[in-house]
Amino acid sequence: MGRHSCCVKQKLRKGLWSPEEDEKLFNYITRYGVGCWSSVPKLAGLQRCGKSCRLRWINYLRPDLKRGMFSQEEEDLIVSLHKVLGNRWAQIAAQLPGRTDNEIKNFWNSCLKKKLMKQGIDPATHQLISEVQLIKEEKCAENKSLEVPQLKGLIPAISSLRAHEPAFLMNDPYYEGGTLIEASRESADNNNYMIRPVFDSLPNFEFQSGLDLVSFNSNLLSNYHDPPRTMDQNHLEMSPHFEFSSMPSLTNFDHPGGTMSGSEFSNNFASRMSSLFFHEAKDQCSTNNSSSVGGNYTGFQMSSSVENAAFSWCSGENKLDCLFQYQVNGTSKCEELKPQGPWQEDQLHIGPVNSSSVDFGSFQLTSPSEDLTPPNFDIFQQM
DNA sequence: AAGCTCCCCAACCGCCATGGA
DNA sequence: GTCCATGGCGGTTGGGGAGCT
Repeated sequence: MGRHSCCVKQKLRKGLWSPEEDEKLFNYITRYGVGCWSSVPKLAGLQRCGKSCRLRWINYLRPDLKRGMFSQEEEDLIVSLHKVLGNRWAQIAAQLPGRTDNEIKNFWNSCLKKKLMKQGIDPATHQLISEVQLIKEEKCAENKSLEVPQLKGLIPAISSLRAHEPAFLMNDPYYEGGTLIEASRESADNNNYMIRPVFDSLPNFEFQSGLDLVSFNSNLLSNYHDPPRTMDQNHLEMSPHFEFSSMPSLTNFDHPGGTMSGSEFSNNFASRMSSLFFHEAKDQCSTNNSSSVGGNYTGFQMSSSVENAAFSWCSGENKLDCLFQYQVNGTSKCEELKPQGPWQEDQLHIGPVNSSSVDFGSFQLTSPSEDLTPPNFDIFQQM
């Protein structure tokens, strides 16, 4: 028992964070970026342990946090993910951009659990409580008869529980091995539930046309709603605009306690970008499944010297492609955007944010045209 | 108004994994 | 291989606001 080793050495503050502390931490991270958390309190002038600073940043100060109530889609997604992942909040949170594991955990414990209970669903097993009761009684009877405990009664229940397991979970080592897992894999395949995460898979994100997590989820969840709800793919409560707070983005990689690695930053960047793509992609998918380039302009402009430049995406062949359209000397051109191998610090930077744009970073073209020296294009969303 | 209870949620705690010395 | 620092995660706690008596 006791405080963390990082807290033992010094008399450190605990409890709620004051606005002054928040300001100090925010200013520090904004200026120097996320590096070595253990050195942050000292360098930021805080009487807190590094862990506490990290938590405060992740759960509260981070600029890309979504605030406010959970939407119905988010709620449904949490329930469906919990069904297959259990209390693995971090993994659930990874599928909900802008939400933290802590937030989801609290939401689950305070609201969703009760909601499910009201509907007669056991929140632990996601089965009807009467069925759970039955299984318990079955177990009791087996124990009473002093036989070696059998799981026969449980296996069909668990199999049905996992029948709708999203395919992307198949890559999870947690799900490897065992006949039960294989059964669920087959079941998932047979039910055409193949889907891949599109949230954090940039730059190699892929998805199956016509399917998204929300619509998939609505199928999965139909048994939770009485009467069963229908989900119209064209009706999405999630905002198509990826929102940031007014807080500035990180601008500097120089860090007194160490520098931020490209991968650290690109992870964050990828999450933000792919989240943006996802929301835009859903809208595009619902109206246009063609793979043509022309009609898929999303409204993202490129700040560069190139004329009439536009950043767009198109779907086709189970892939989501990032395209950069521009004009040089009056001739329209189109390039596929890809990072050149792993993100490098000199490839990726977050630029200053002004009142009219949110900056998402920069790309380089992989196959530059002969008549165009590829600049570093800054991508931003018009506000 | 005061006291009490409930419960939400921010923050803490302990454990574990990982990487470097 | 061992030790240590650090980060990440899930479970838990308790401060404080809301609602009730």
